[in-house]
Amino acid sequence: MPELPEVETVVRGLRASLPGRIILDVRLGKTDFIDDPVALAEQLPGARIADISRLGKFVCMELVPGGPAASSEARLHLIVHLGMTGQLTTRHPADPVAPHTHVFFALDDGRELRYTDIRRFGRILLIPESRIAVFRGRLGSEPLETTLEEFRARFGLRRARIKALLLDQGLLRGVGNIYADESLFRARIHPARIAARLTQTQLATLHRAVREVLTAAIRLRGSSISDYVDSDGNRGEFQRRHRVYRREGKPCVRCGEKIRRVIVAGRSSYFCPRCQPPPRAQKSRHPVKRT
DNA sequence: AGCTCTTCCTGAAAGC
DNA sequence: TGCTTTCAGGAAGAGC
Repeated sequence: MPELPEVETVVRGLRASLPGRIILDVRLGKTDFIDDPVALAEQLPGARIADISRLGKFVCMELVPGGPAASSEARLHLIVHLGMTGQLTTRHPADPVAPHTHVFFALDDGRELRYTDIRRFGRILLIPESRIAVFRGRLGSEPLETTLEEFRARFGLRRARIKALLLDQGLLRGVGNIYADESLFRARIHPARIAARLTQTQLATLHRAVREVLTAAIRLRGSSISDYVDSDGNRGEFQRRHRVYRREGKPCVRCGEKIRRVIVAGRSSYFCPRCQPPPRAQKSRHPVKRT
């Protein structure tokens, strides 16, 4: 599932060949995951792709409108979220079309940019320049650019479980279930720990672990569990380095204890019960009788 | 207010 | 063996 490292890999691939290209035509299949499919079909043909960047888990394509009256039009931002199973690939029109491919952008160099998404948990939005600041403002800080002080300020006072907070895109943008679990394992912090009860040292260790895990995953071009591929259709390699994610019952690489799975914040959470001790039982008005 | 749970979707895998 | 159920999960929205 595409999280920050996977989206970064896709963006790097697209950035290598798409800037400068002009979108000639848009063809749509199912559109229930597109905010305004009519706007896509009407406004994109003739537009030039100026730049491609990543914002958390979003792919952001900056477009300069073409066609009549283009000079007076402000830039557009084509925003793509890959959801669970989204794929953004460049192909040739003669290449076989993967099932569940719902968007085709014909380019002026004869290629096609295609969006494929089996479960359609992804999203596509077209945002005018005037509203892009509001969109960005809803997202938290970029994990690889967050200082320790900022990290402590965002997490240290919160009463929620640390796993839920790591997944909150309004706090930190780009971390999903895989990298939350892998980061918590490296920092030796149980996913159900209350953030405000972590020590300053634990917050510092977690801050470093998040950055190390994401950097290592980018280097290996992301994790391919089921559907993820980059813009050329190639799988990533980081799934081989997962130490806890989807390793329930297998031995911990550090201590040999069996990895366990619990649900935290509605998500499967994998951890080592010895390396990541659970939160202390809360003080209760009905204490358990000891024998 | 701030959190947790449910919902959307499809296909793979587990269960009976 | 073959059908049914469960599970995966990002993020919006409901509920507590």
